[in-house]
Order: sequence, then structure tokens, then C-alpha cells
Amino acid sequence: MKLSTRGRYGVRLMFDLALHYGSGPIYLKDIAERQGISAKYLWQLINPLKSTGLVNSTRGAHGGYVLGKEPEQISLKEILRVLEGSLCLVDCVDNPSLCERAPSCVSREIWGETSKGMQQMLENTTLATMIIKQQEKLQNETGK
Amino acid sequence: MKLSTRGRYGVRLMFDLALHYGSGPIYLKDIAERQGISAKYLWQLINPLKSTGLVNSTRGAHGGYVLGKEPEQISLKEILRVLEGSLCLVDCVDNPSLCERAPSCVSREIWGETSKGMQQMLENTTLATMIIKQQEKLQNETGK
DNA sequence: TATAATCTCTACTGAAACAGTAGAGATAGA
DNA sequence: TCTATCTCTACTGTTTCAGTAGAGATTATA
Repeated sequence: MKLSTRGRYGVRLMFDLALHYGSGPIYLKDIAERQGISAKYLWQLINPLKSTGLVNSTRGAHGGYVLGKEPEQISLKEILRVLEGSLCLVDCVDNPSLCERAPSCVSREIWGETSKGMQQMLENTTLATMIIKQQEKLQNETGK
Repeated sequence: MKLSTRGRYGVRLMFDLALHYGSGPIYLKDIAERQGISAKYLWQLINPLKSTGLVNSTRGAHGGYVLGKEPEQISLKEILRVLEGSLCLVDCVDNPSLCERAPSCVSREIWGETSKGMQQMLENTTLATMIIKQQEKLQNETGK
């Protein structure tokens, strides 16, 4: 029940873009350096994010990436949905035909409720939420 | 971010024991047949559950397994903890030394909060909760 | 006391997913 | 034209998943 690197790196990638929101296109290479993640691998993550409109890109020299929407409008649920696929803990929740026991299965109901709760939490958290947390962290540092 | 068969089967296994709670030892073979899961594989799940006291066993002919506590006292969190290991979405939450960025990492905080929320839901759900849901389901069936 | 039914334990294995890397091509600013 | 960037396809070693196989230990009961 672990998040894969796709989801984890993807969120850091988007958060990095959010921190530079409004400063024009950001090089993938720079994000890769800041985050300590291979640029090649990051491209595999940013590519589907671009396909779904969460990110826009400019090609050629001085190209780069920008968020497709404002940080307040991008939830972690959206990001993870693209990079991790379904956010259900168990496949039969969304796809009952996978198991003939589905209609009468109590554990399936439980997994459905738990998944729903988790999705709710992820939907309520946006890139803007993360920026605020970051600022609070920095203030606590300085306050010490 | 999927639950593995260990967690899924394990919960069904424990729920099966809960439904037969008070009827003496239950054969693993019978559980396997009812749940449609290989008995060999089920043993690999029930074995650690026994080690942690969630299940007790009787050896020899007419042996079998019983819950180690009452269904109200066994939460899904306990079961999954044994079968899936840590219930954190990301390892660095419990183990900051895994990543040097941990102290300043905002996404790590997010994963910590999300994991905590999920754990809370799983802790609030016990085998008794599942039995009640089962009964409600049966009543709705009959009511139709 | 023999037997059969059960739990116990260790080891092995094929398939899939994970976490990348490699290398060539397309685009655009200077 | 050159160079820095994005774009795309393909490949690969490692790890985890989801079991299976087979031998051994224990105990009720005939």
C-alpha cells in the first residue's frame, strides 16, 4: 500500500512548478537538479501531466514547463490520478465485474469507503496548500 | 497504491473466523473453500497473524483456528499492519533517515497526514463492524 | 497403536511491476 | 547555423507479488 516514485516525484515536480508559478517556463533540467531526480525520468512523469492539461510546455531553446492552472486549482488527487492510475485501494471497487463475489462482499464495501475517504483528503489538498505549509515551515525556522 | 492480496485475503480470512466466532476451531481448509483461496497461501497469511496473537490455533486432528480476541477488539488496522507491514503511504514518514530532504520536505508532511487519516479509518473499523454490515446487507436482500 | 486429518515450516518459481537508462529526433531562440 | 531545450520509443536489471511443492510435527479416534 505504498505510493510509487511516480506519485511521489510527480507531486514534488508539480510543487516545484507551483513555487515558480508566474516566472515563465521552467526547465525540466533545473527541476531535476533541485529535486535530485533524473531529468529523463521526470519527463516520463511530466508527459502525461501535460497530456491531461495540468502542465503546459514550450518547445525549443528557452522552452520549459508551466502549470496549466493556478496552484489553488490543482489538487493532489488530480496529480496522483494521472500518475498512479485509479486511486482505489482495491480494483473491484470501481470494477465489480472483476470478482463474482463483489455484490455480496462486505470487505469490498470497506475498501470502497476507505478509498473514498483517502480521495477526499487528497482532493482537499492543493498545490496552494503545500505552498502555505512551506511558508509556515520557513517562518518556524526563522522564529527559532 | 493498491492493497496486495495479502491484505485483502487476510481481512476476508479474519472476517470468516469472526463469523464463526464461538464455534470452536475452524479448519483452514474450510475457510479456503468458502473464500476461494488456496489453503497453502492462506497459511502464509494466518501464520504471522498467529504470531502476533490475533489468531490462536489447535494442532492435530480436529484442530483449527480461532480469533485471539473478540471481533470488536480486532481492527483492520491491526490485521493490515501484520500482513502489509507499515501502513504509511511513503517510507520516509516513519523513517526520516531514508531521505536527507525529510526535515524540510513539505510533501512528506502531506503523506504523513494522509497516512494518518487512513490509519484512523482502518482503526475505527473492526471485524464486528463488518459483521453488522453483513447483517444489514442480508436484511436489505430479504426486504426486496 | 495405527491412521488420518490437521497444523507447521522451508524453499522454490514464473510473472508482473518498478525504477529507471539510452539514444535518436523535433523545435526554436540567438 | 548552432545549441539548448522538449519529444518519443525502446530497452533493461531488480524487486515484489502471488502463489506452489513437498516434507515434517501433532493429536483425536478407531
